[in-house]
Amino acid sequence: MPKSTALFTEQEIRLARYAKALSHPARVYIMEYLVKNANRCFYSGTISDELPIARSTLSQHLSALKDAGLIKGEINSPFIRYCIQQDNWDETKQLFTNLFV
Amino acid sequence: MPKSTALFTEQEIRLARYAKALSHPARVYIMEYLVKNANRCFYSGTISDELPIARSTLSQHLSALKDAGLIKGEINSPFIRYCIQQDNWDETKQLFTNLFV
DNA sequence: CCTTTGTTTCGTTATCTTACGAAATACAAT
DNA sequence: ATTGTATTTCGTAAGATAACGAAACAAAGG
Repeated sequence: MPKSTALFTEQEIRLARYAKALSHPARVYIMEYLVKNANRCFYSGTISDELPIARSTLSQHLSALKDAGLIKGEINSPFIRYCIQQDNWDETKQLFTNLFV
Repeated sequence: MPKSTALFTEQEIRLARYAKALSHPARVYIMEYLVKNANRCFYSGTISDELPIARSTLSQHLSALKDAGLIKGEINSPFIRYCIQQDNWDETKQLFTNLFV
């Protein structure tokens, strides 16, 4: 009985990628923070003071969100201003909304 | 400069857990399948034939969804009938909806 | 009781994740 | 030129994840 070689759809892959980006409380916290604040941007240090993790660990989580495309970082040395990546965030909402029917 | 020892909220932790459960295309596929089919139940073999992964790997993914509380399995030997766990699925929707504002 | 069937568990391997402190970077101000 | 500040990258370690095939299991049917 041959098993289907069909791969997953692009949408399933993208949804899984966004879900993975949100699969740690710190990253959920960050996206919450961005959504709640009208400007939808923040500096790493601002959030670091509120989280029970090392700064280097926070940096890793920021990279994960950036790699997934949910945020982008604009250098404004010595600060880095992180902002929501609205197009991908909108896509995330859309993909989840579709899943939820 | 003392760092806050505040932990994450229960909601952040729960949302992250549900997101993690959805962080693989196969698991997204399974939940899609459940949502699309009115009865919201299925047998492991049905879905196995459509996925490009080994049965044992599918079993692992089913365990992950079960551990996260998104599905439950009712033994109906030699079949196992997997069904959506509606209360937790509703909570998942609610938590994501809150995040999306 | 033996076999078949659908499914899980086991054993294994490779890779990814999370975490931390230390060191590096990059600019501003002294 | 040196110092200070904000942040990242590096190095490392522990643990989780995803994948497979082989073996185990549990009930039904012969």
